[in-house]
Amino acid sequence: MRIATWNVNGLRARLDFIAHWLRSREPDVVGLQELKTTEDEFPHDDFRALGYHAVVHGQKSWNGVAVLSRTPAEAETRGLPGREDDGARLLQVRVAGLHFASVYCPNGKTLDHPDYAMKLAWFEALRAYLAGVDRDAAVVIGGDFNIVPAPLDAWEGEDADGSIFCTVEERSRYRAILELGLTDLFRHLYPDERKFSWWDYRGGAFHRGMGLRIDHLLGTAAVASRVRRVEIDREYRKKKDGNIASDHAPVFADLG
DNA sequence: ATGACGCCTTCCAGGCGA
Repeated sequence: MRIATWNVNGLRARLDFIAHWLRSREPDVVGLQELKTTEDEFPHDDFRALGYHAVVHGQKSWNGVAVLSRTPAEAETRGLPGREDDGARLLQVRVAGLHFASVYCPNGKTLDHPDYAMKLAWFEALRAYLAGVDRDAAVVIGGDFNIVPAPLDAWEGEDADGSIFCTVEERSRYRAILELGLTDLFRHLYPDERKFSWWDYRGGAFHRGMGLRIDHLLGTAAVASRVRRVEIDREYRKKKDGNIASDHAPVFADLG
């Protein structure tokens, strides 16, 4: 079974590109983020034609998360409890024997911006929510965390320490989530690999290797024990058939 | 120091992303 996460940066503008990826990689379950669309505007028919069901927690213009799946999924949670006003950023479904959540964590903007305090509080609420999931079950949290776990995950390495995405406050909150019994599937399989999932559109950042690893697939032990391969799909950070890519690459994992 | 690119929006300059 292939599971994935992808911040698509605008679902309607990315539809042809997403279809290309689905046909090529054939994932079974996909968490999408940054739909920038409402559920009413979500192109369910296009995904059905591609062989996917979709559960959507959308919002006009900003945020928005969804889960695509080959087999029908049942919504379990829409919105992070207590933090619904911070945007449509969490959707958990029951699908293919998994509890699968798609999360779009707040960006924070800058350390002195009100959104940074909101980001920290949001992560504390995410930890409280995840503390309630059954850690003996097969649980996957996939999404854009907007946190660089360690210097290895930033193109600037330790020079990025203390800047947004790389502060002690952010990293300690991310770590607190892992300490609930969740494993970063990519880092679990590849302890020393330096691969990124996001590159700025500007200044040729992608081709200059100036990226960050901020999109993560986390799994409980029941999932981590099954993982055979994790790919950060940088082929799909490139233009495809003239269509523009998201600034995030898809991340997928194969479970045995 | 700034802007760079691309998406969004009561349609177009400005907000936002990371």
